[in-house]
Order: sequence, then structure tokens, then C-alpha cells
Amino acid sequence: MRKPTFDLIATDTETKARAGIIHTAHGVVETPAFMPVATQGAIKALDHRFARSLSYSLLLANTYHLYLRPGTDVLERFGGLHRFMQWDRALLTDSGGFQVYSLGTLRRVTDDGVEFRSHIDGSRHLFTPESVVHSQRAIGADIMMAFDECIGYPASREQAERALDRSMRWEKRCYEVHRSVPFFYDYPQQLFAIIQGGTYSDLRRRSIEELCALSFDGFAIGGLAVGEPADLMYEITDYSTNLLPPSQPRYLMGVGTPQNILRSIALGVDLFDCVMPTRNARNGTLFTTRGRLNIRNVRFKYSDEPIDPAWQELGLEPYTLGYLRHLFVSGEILGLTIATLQNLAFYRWLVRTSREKILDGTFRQWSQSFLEQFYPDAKGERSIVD
RNA sequence: GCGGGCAUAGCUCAGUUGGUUAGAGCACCAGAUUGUGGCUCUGGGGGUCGCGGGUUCGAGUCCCGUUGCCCGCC
Repeated sequence: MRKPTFDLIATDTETKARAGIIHTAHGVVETPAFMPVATQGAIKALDHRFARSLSYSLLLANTYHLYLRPGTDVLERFGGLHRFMQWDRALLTDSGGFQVYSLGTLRRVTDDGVEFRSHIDGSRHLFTPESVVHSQRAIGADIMMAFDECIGYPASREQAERALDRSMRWEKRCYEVHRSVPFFYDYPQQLFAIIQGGTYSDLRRRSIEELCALSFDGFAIGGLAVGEPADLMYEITDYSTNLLPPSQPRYLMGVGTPQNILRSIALGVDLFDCVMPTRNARNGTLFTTRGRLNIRNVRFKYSDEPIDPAWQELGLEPYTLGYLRHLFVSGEILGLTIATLQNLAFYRWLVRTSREKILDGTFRQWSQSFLEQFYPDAKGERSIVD
């Protein structure tokens, strides 16, 4: 029997928000948590030491990318991704299911797995549930994700059901391989399942019931943030967390904006990842404790204000808006770094503060007023609870 | 002084044998970005075509003058 990998510390009384701890072979992760995306074993534009100094304890890397380059044989030779990239805290790898989905025409899905062509050199490859688990074992991920088939929005019920059937079969195969093999390195690795079913609640229910029958270490809610309206995303998330066992961590994949995250925390989600803070940083969009801004805007040209008034609390340097704008306009690489640092510091602050507020019972009030004040609703999103 | 060339958007330039509201790239301004192939993608503002005459139904395009810059030659 595996020992529990998740401790539920507290549950909010006004919302479904939770505070917990995920135990991994490379340290603990306090939840709610956000994972910076380090697809190829690197947070774009940032030295890992900054992720460490911002006290991030879990990064997301990607099986698809690492398999193609440098190749899992290389990672195996180096003793796993942790050693390869010199990161001694936890790593989670996405299985490649989503990448295969976003590859579009370069792929062919069969019952056995997915045939696809490399976006790098066009070469042909096959991913199966077994091969994907093997790759993630060689990468050495503390948390591995089951291989699923992600579909877009909108999708017909037939499409959603077919993808779900396949995902369930694939995930069971992942589980079987995982539980039948010894440690790849000298530490245990966990396997999370991914719930599918599109926007159809009965399919979501079926997905959860089938997956809960097996002893996965955690559950991800997949197939969301693929173009559906925000309200629908919350609805499916709400429905899913109602059915998921409280004793397991819930990971909402690919989400999201600060609004999305606070609202999903209120629905009982523990873990998030999203490219938004890092990708948007590189395109000049900053997330701060006072709201969102585009650093290229001319209104910042003469601003000698710090990028974020809470820079000290965030553990940042007081670089000014005017300076950062200059770096962006000039195409200086440092601009990408400072912007990425700001956004990741903010996201870290967002989930850390959420945790504190859950623990002292003021989460609902705090999150409501923070959103109203600095991240007012866009695109018709509704109130965080009810 | 003589000869030649060039003047079109902030910059570098395209503009057919004269023919609708003069274009591009860059720059500028704004927006997007949700399990990251792609410092990416979308939009927008901006020119009395050096100036003054002339020819013509019509001139950025042809003619004359003029100003400025560039290149040769004395």
C-alpha cells in the first residue's frame, strides 16, 4: 500500500476552497499551488534560481517536448530531468496528450495510441499509454500524468464520448504499467489521472467514477480552457469537484487568469498550471497586485513608479514601469526576464495568499474584494461563488 | 562655374505607357494570448508626393522655374 501523498489541512466553510500539502519525493507542495511552465526543462527567460527564491516548489515540464529533444535517452543518461536541469524540487510532467491535440493535422489517433510527426523535423513517432509512462519515468517526474485524448470546444456528444472512451482505456493502461514496475530511479513517482468528457456532465461523471476505481495519486480536470465560455468552465469544474474524493488533490489543467484561479480555488481546486504568466510576460502583459497592464503602453514612458507597489512583499526589485517599458521597446532580453519574474511573483503571491486566507477563514471575502478592485470581470464572468 | 542624379509616411524605399479614396517594410499607437513548436498574432494612426507655375478631362508620374542634398568635372 502506498502511503498517502496528499494531506488535506483545511476546508473553507463559505466556499469549497481547500488548503493542503502534496508530498513528493522532492519536497512538499503547499496547496492551492500554481506551477510555472518549464516545457523543455526551462522557464522561458528565467533562471531556476528565481523560481526557487519565489518559493515555487513544483514546475511543469512536458513529455512531448523532452521526448523529441533532447530525448529521454539523454535524460536517462543524466539521471533524470532534476539533475539535468539542476532543479532539486518537484517536477510534474504533462503526458503529451494535449500537445498531440494542439498539433492538429500532424497527428493520427488510433486505439493503440497516437501517431504524430515531430514539429521539429517532421519525423514520425508513436505515443502509446505504455511509452508515455516509460518516458515520464525516464524523465523522473515526481508526478506523471496519464495519457489522455483532449478535445476542443465545441465538440459533439459523440466526439466527446469517443474521446472519453479512448482516454479511459489509455489511462487504465497507464495505471497498469505504473503499478507493475519498480522505481525507475531511487525514489517513487506518482501518477495522476485526467478527467475528460467535454462539457457533458454525465460523461464527466462516468470519467470520474471509472478513474476513482483505481488508486491514482491525484485527479486532473482536463479538456477545459480550450475555448469554452468561462461560466461553462466553472460549471464543469464545480460539478467535477463535487464528485471527486476529498482526500485526493485536484489539478485544473491549463488554467488560467487570476480570476479563473481564485474562482476555481473556491470550487475546490488545489493545483494549477498555465502559460499565461510566462507567455504574456514575454508579450508585455503584466499581472500585478494592482491589476493587469500592458507595459508597452506609452502612458508608462515617464513613470518612475515601481512595476508593482507590493514589490517588497513579492520579493522583487523596484524596477520602474518606465525602465521596463524601455527594455521592451528596445527589445532587450532583460525585459522578458523582469516581466516573467513579476508575473510569476504575482501568481505565487495569489495562491499563497489564498492559502493563508483559507486557513484564517477569510478567503471568500478577500478574494471577492481583490477581484472587484483589481481584476474586474471580463467576458461576462460571474461572481466567484454562487 | 559646368554636367548629371535624387527629393513620396518618423526612417528606408515601391509607385506600370499620366487614370478611382498614393503603397510596403521598419518605427509609432492599441488589443489578444488559458495542460507553450513559433519574443507570436490582430488591428490602428500617420503623407497638400520639396516649393511655384504650366500642359491635360485628369499630374506622384510630362514640361519650365526654383530650393535643398549627393556625385562627377573644371
